[in-house]
Amino acid sequence: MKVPCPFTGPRPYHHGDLRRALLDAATRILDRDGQGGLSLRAVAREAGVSPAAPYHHFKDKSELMLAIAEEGFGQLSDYIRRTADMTVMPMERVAAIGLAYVEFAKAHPAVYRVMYDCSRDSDAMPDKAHNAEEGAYSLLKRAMIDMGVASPDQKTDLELACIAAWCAAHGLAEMVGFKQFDALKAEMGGEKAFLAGVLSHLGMFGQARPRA
Amino acid sequence: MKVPCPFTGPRPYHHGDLRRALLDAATRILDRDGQGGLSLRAVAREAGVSPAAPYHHFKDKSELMLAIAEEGFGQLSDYIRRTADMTVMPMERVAAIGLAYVEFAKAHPAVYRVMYDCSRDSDAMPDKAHNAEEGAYSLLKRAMIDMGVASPDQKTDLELACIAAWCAAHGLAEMVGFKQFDALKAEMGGEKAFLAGVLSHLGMFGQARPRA
DNA sequence: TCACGGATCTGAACGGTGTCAAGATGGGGT
DNA sequence: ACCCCATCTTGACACCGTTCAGATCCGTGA
Repeated sequence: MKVPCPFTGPRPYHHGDLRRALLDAATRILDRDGQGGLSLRAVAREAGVSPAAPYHHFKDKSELMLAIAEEGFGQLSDYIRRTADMTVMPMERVAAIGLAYVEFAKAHPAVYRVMYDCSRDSDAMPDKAHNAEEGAYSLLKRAMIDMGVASPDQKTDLELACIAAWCAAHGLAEMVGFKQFDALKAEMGGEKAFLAGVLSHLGMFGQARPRA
Repeated sequence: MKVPCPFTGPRPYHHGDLRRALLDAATRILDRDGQGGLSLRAVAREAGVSPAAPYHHFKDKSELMLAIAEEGFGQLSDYIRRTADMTVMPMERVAAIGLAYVEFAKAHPAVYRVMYDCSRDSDAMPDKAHNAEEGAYSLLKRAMIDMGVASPDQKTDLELACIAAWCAAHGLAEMVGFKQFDALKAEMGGEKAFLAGVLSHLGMFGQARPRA
């Protein structure tokens, strides 16, 4: 399969890696126009291809979204892993993981929305995405154990604590962009301070401090 | 305007109170088919009226959804108010408010989703819905003050604590239905215990106890 | 080297959706 | 009694997801 050259006139009949191009186009559209602008036809248009072309790479529109979610969970997981690796103290590590989660959602709100929609009916989630999600979750769990929220042999309570952290992070991730908070953010001198302040009231995230 | 009688043959040309009927039809569809089934045409169909009829009562589809959100915030606000009135102890009251919030979202997930979508770009939110939202929020704030999380003169910190509670409740409300948690719920002997357990890890909701 | 099979892409079509303009209908104020 | 205008219908347009028959081209085997 030859690599298509953008200089030799029009795009060749066979694209080369349309699946990749479609995913890129989709995330571009999500970041630019939000979830409302994401239509299969728009993705095809953005990739410069006919409306039916995506069906040779994705069974459905929902399968495209699943693939987007998969990539999103991968990136989120990587970001959380890098963040966790950089932070030694357990308390700060939990807080840093929470902050990283929120930062990702703030940077790509529409992609995060797609990810959430997909993980809601987890039956359809592809294994790779599910594994990425699990990977991030296990990082959180490890940090929580190190922090001493619950001992590993109190399995139920530990699980509850992690779920609580996950829910709180999700809620904050979805609401951090609310315009209702703009005044308070300004008064506090920036979103970082605002985030740290909110997290400081959320149990396990108590050690959150704004970064330099 | 005569009250239409369902026995005198077909529906009269003029409906009587189509706006009301459309809102009822919409919430019925949301509870039955979820957010994906909510189309203007489906709402009109459910109300037994032509596809263009709704445009005489709502400028847009988005305005229909705003009206649904308005009603939803009203109901949620009422429910929280009744719950708060029934609970005297400040700590239990905060926990009860959180539980009520989550219960509402669990009972009408699709409606809650529409409410959230609307309050995200708050510019478009009609005053009535905004007031209902503010009403519920002020009940929370009052309970938090009574609880002693922050004194009323530390305005910023109080606000942060309330926002933290709101975010946590929102996150839990959206995730409580996740299938990923089914095993843990079963192990704990029901969703109530699960909810109480999660809330007990969330700072200000620490006093949450399952109800009788 | 060359023909062929199968993967990939196109074009046209179907039903569904939001939205609008023009016309039909009938209740309430003059 | 009449007419006005809010209400509802019909029909149309563009866009959407999806399917299918046909065009195109790549790798493979003879």
